[in-house]
Amino acid sequence: MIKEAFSNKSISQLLRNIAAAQLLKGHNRFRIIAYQKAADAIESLSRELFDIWQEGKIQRVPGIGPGIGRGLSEYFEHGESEHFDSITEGIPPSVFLLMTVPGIGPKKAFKLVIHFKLMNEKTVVAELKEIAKAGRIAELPGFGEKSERDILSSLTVFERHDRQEERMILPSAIKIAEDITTYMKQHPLVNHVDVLGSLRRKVSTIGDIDIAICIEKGSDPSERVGPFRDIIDHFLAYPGKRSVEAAGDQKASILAAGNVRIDLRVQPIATYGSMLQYFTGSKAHNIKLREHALRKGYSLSEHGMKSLDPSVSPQDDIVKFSNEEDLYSFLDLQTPAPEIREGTTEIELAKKKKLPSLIKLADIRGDFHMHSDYDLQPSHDRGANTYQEMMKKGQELGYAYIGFSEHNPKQKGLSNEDVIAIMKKRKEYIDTIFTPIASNATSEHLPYFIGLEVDILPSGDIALPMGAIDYVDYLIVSLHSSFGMNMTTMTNRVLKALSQPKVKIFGHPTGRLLGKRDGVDLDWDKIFSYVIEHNQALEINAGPPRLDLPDILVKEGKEHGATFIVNTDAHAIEHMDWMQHGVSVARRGWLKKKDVVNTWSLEKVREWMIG
DNA sequence: GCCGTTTTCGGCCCGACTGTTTTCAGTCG
Repeated sequence: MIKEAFSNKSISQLLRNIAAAQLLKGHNRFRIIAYQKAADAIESLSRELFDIWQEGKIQRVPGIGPGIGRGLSEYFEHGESEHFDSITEGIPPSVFLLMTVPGIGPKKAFKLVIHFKLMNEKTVVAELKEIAKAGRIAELPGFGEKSERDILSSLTVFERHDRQEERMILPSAIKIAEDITTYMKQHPLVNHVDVLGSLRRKVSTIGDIDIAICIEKGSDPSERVGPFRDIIDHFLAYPGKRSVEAAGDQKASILAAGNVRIDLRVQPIATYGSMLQYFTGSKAHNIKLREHALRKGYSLSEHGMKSLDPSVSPQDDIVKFSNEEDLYSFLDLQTPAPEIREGTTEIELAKKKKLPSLIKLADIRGDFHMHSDYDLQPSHDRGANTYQEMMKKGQELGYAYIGFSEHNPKQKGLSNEDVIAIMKKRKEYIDTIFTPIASNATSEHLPYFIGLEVDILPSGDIALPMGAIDYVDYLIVSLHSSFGMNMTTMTNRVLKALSQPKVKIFGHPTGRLLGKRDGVDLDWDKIFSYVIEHNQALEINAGPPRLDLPDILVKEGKEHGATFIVNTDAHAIEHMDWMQHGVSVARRGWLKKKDVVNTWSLEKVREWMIG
């Protein structure tokens, strides 16, 4: 595990601080932007910058050139950089802390810190609160009473949250978005409502919710104000609203329960394609797209495209797009799926018309990680439904096959012989209620596989006696305990488990629980190489609290050539509907149908399982 | 300080909202 100060998050924060320092010192504006861009790039890297630096490839990261590259090398080598330090020299650290409070940027932070002599970063927030309460901020030039109140409330929220980024898991965000969507549709002027931003890109955790409203009227700017204002007012009257953050004629933001920020924008039909594109983001994607447009001689905004050549069209004449495809094709680009609009290489590939055709939910033909209520004295929680109920649900989902995988029998109180007997009995039971796959393809149930999810013990052994594997077709091995090991030990532990016979799937590989527990430290290069060599699959666990592997590691694994399997880890038949979330992760990892085992034909899956 | 489908020099994404201002700077997404 690399030092915290060298993590991508810390490095990008360092570069942002340097950018702010330059802003305060009046340096060249584009040099400032360069540092911010480098920070953005590092934040969205799929690997640790430190590792990339160790390989001597730091300047291959887009946004990092000779200057910043040299500073970072110095920093990684010595723990500090004279060059960086000389830029931030004279700026109290409390400025950088205060900047992270919403509504306070570098300039306001600097003014406040200098004027009130708030040099201690540990006490700056508390001290400034007292100053605001005493009414002294309003006396500063450039600040007024309203700013003072806003700063006080921002500081209060900031203190409470203790700088913790509050992000929701996908289904919570979907629920909130559905409520507000239903509400907005009640307004007669609303043509349709779209949920955009990170929700549309299917990011695993969601910060805020972005809603776009399309209305029939308003194509002519003169008829805009009335209807737009009506929609905004309707939005501001949303019953779930806690407070209004901002409200103008075209956009507004509110905070709903749990301090969830909801941003809304309104556009007429004629320019709605631009709106969809812009508001879907990501920010990095939009910047790259606009740079591409500039090179083609157009300035792109959420309202349309302006030619930069005055002879081509009059100044205010903009090309409008009612849908996204027209917009991208106007720029001679393929339309990238929202899930991959992260500003990595998608625009480059869209230019060459070489975007991959991503896996779809409809490609999925089975689920190999499901827990029934069958009592094999399991080590963890049993499921809620019978094998028959799960089979029926699989049929309803249109699957071609299915795999059962309860947790292994508990270790305490059972001898190896007991466990083997339990496993034998389970197989006989399943084979009694269903006809074995080999004998009858036209029976009323799906072909099935008998699997088991087995704990990886701290030693790397698996929690199943060898004699028991005669009664399964495949094993999923998963980490359920001792998450705190160092990378080397943990990697060896996992590799040892993967080397056991019949192990085909590495279940929820990082063990993360979104917002609750970070994933384990593994040497992913080694894991990827191992599973590729041994014809095993990395699970993309579609359970919303997990979504594990994370999309970034899926993409990295795919680049290595790994194979994946998307499973729901259902503990009840309703959970089998989670598959869509796993497919979203797969798409964000740029997977095609062929990369995912449970899109394959029954024959191919069978071959994979035996081979 | 970075970067290249016209460029190794001369550009750099774009607009909305807010508060404190008499025309704009700061902040945000």
